[in-house]
Amino acid sequence: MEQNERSLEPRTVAATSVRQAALAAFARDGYDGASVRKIAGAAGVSISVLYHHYGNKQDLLYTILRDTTRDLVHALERALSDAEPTPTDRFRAAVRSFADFYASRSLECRALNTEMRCLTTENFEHHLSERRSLQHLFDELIEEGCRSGDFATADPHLAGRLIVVMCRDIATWYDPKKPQSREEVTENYVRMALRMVEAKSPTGR
Amino acid sequence: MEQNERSLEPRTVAATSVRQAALAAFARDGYDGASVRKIAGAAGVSISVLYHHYGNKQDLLYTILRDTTRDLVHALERALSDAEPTPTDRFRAAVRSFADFYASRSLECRALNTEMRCLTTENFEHHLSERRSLQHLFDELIEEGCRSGDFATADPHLAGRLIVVMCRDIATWYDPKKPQSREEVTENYVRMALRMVEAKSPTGR
DNA sequence: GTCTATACTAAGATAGAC
DNA sequence: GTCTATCTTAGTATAGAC
Repeated sequence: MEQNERSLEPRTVAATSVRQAALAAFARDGYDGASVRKIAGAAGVSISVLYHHYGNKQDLLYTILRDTTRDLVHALERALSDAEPTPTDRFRAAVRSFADFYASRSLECRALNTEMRCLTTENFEHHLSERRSLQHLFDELIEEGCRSGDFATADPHLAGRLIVVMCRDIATWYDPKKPQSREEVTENYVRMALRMVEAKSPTGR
Repeated sequence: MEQNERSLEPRTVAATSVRQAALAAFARDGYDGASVRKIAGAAGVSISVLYHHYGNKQDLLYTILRDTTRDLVHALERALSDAEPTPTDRFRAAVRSFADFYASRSLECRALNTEMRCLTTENFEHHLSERRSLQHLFDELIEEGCRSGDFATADPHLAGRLIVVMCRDIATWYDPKKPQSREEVTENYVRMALRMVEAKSPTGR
């Protein structure tokens, strides 16, 4: 928790493999269902090595979820700053980036979706506020479109919530190994999102 | 597993309070995060009493999820058989019933959403097939509407999946104690679902 | 059908040598 | 920085008396 920014990435191969093994275990068995012993075993290191790199099991979860959230926010910010400044384009860029993140990093996002509640109170609150500001961002984008007349939905808040929810769901089923391309998936989601806000000219002007 | 139909409902007050306490614990802490000790404590009975009524912890989860799924399916069947036989009416009735179930029994549905994976292989497979047939039912209703020309969506399968996903999500936030009425929530979801399948005359023919 | 007591296992975490 | 050995707690589940 007192780590500086530079220490966000694991620096040794042992730390990296522990982290990957923990992620796989959390995503598959859940935080409480995964054991430190098995994580160490899967990573090919002893329990001592695990505890050398991460203070405890909770640290491992916290680190993974924190970095995932950070990357998600960064991806969204980048997408928005690259987008044309019209409401429709900004909205489309946000949904595309959001959906793509849940597909491209489905394992981490699956953990994010389901294991957030296993964070200690303080870590949990922090994550909840990140989540709320992400939701708020989508709500704002939609309201912006409603004000400008590009969107016509009568319930921007519901649309915002449901768009976030449906993107999160991608992590539960998307398998990078399967044929369906990420671009195809995300474009379908963008189309559906535009429909949900009742965009006037879905093709974008 | 060999219980007959009549034994689906717990018959003693002890069994009932154990079941309620287990449900609350599973929904709050997850299956692996909840302990038999605490469940028994919350139910106000000893561990022995718990084990007298339920063979083990897994039984408790299985029973809760099985009964919830059974009720969900029954509610849906009833809604469909009561609906006018037009595609739009049938679809609307299904979404309304589905959404309403996730709101009215949010605690059980929360457990259903997140703790399914903690079922043993056999129980899990059974639940998965129930889930798939529910999904299939929605897909069918949408395709029916597309064939009749009532719906215009180009991707019925995506719409079906997302409608199911968004209804499931209700269980994660709906609080029966809060002011927003269930009818209001479900009607909003029905409206959104009609938009997602691109229903021609959302007001119903 | 409920109690007390306890068996047994696995969990998270640490100590201290090298 | 890694190892072996171990501490401590908590978990699920059972035995056997009443």
